[in-house]
Amino acid sequence: MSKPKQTGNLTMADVARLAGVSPITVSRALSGSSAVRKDTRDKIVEIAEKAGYRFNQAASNLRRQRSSTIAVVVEMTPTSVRPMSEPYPLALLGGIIQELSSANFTLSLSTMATFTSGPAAVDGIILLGQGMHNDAVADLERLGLPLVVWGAPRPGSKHVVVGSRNRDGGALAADRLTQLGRRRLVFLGDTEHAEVADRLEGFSTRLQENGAHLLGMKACEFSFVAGHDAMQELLELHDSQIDGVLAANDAIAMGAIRAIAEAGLKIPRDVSVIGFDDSQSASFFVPPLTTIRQHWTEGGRLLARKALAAIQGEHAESEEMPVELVIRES
Amino acid sequence: MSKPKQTGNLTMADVARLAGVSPITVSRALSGSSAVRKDTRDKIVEIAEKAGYRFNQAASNLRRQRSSTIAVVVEMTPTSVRPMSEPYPLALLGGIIQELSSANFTLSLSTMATFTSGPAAVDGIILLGQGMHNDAVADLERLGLPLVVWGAPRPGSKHVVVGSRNRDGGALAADRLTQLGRRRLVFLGDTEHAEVADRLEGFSTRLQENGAHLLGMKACEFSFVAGHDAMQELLELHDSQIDGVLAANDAIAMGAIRAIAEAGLKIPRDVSVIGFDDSQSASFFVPPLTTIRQHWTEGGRLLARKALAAIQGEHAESEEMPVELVIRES
DNA sequence: CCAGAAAATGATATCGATACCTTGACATCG
DNA sequence: CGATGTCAAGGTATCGATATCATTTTCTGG
Repeated sequence: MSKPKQTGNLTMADVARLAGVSPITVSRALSGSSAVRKDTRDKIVEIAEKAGYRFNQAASNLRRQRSSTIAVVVEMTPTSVRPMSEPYPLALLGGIIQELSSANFTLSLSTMATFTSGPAAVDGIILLGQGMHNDAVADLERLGLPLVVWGAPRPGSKHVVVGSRNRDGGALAADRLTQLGRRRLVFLGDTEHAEVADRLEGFSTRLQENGAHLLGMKACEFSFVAGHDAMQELLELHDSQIDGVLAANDAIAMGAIRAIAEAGLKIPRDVSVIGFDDSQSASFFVPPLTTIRQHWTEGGRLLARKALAAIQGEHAESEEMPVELVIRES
Repeated sequence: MSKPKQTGNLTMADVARLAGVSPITVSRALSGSSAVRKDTRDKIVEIAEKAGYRFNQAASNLRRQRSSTIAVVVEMTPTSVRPMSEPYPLALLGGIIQELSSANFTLSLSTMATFTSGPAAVDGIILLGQGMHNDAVADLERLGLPLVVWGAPRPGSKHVVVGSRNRDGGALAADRLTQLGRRRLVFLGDTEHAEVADRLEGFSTRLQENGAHLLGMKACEFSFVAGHDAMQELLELHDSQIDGVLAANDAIAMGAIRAIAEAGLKIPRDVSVIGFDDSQSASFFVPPLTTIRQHWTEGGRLLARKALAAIQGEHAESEEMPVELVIRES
């Protein structure tokens, strides 16, 4: 209101004049360089503050040939039928923001479509979801920027991958189900997704070790409806012999539970169902869903740290995060 | 692999040399200016492409004194107890991205904390959630940038607000509940949130018009547990006389339903419950939740369009989006 | 008290696109 | 046929921070 809109902002040169030093000293002082004596530094910082100096990121970017920005690319184009919210939760983004922010980096959010149509100037890329067949990854790798992917490590890929121990998740589910005495099990999820493939692999391997049997599986999308329909098919196919289910995520699991109930079976009396993710709604679904929890925020942090390291030219290794079995009543 | 990493990229000057024109002509040609003859323009574009020229956004930003970037600030700091995912869904972000991308703008995502600690250079701000007491808004307004807020319009605020017709939502719920014969109603939600306050206002006003009565209300957070506990209190307080509930969002509504069931009452026989948002889990909750749907993606689009307009110096008006009653079984 | 090392500061050029102001070429008109 | 107008294109300066190398000041020990 009363404050006049500044036509042109102060530059470091202006601050330098005010402080009686050279512009470069201002630059060093404001970036906290130890090459400037502490008292000079403090004086400059104070003067800059008082004068209302505002750092010009664009000029810095140009000179340093860096944008201090990381693109976070979400694999899917958001549409009404497949909102951007699935399957990666905002918590992952939250973790990334935390870490980038403390490194003074900025997060530029885009979808695969918007990013490849006009790749913004960024120093590195974090891809959430490697997609089917790794095609998204291939497109991004071509850009020659540091690339960190949330997903499942695949032999022969050059980029860094961070993800949950999906095999462990599958194995935990297998252990739980077999401990409950379940022996005729099925899996719901689309193994074109590398993460899902790993979950299945861990699941079926451990089942065999435990003397149980994977009756079958059915590919399906990450949704309640898809889970419901897939389960229905499997129930018919196997004449309701199924006594345990692992789903690739919680929505699928809930859909499956619905289908099982509709078939006249009781959960958990007749069939046990385990989901994946521990999403918000898992705990208050009826029945409360037993599921494999992923540590999203921590995963986001890790993604960001790896990306930053790669940008600094440091070597970054792929890494897998532990998962946890959350036992509820399904 | 076989492609050598370019040490320095080509500049417009390089392209100009190749094309036998001046740098400024290249600039104009590549930005599609009509001041360049079509054949020259095409030739330049082709040469640039062939030579592998890459536009330098930082230089452009510096010269034009604009970043072509909009900050999307989410109100709350993500923590483990309050993940960033609530209450604003990714669909809102998806809509924003779509619109920004087609205007060649970039989306810089941050939380209130990270943004105010190091405000990136942006041309405008979209704030998701005006927070309690509008304090977040006040902080951002101080920056003097175009500001568009998702929330509820408040008299006397200078910035543009886009949001759902929350009063209509409340009224729709009131109509539905009274049509069902409900007369003793309560509201669950924290009216410190302007949007929630509007929902309550629309609700109670319409109730009176319909000859029903707002028995009471209880402030609570946007979570299942909070909704459960709040409902429990209200049930005790009103000696289970309540026959209808409007909740400020779906999670609260589900918590309330749980509490009602625990009190030995049947839904929808004894009590009707309506949620808000039509979140993913609303449709497959048991019972499937009747709720007020918000059009998130469209809202995101609108937010972005308003912000872009404001940046162009055009006048932008606040606007409210229609909501819809989704009738299910609660 | 001074040589020499170390620390602090400065002058200058530069990153690459583009705004501003011209200039040149050609057409149109009285 | 000269004058005026229109369109296409170019020269130059500039946005503001900072790398590089040079220089001055401060400190240390003998």
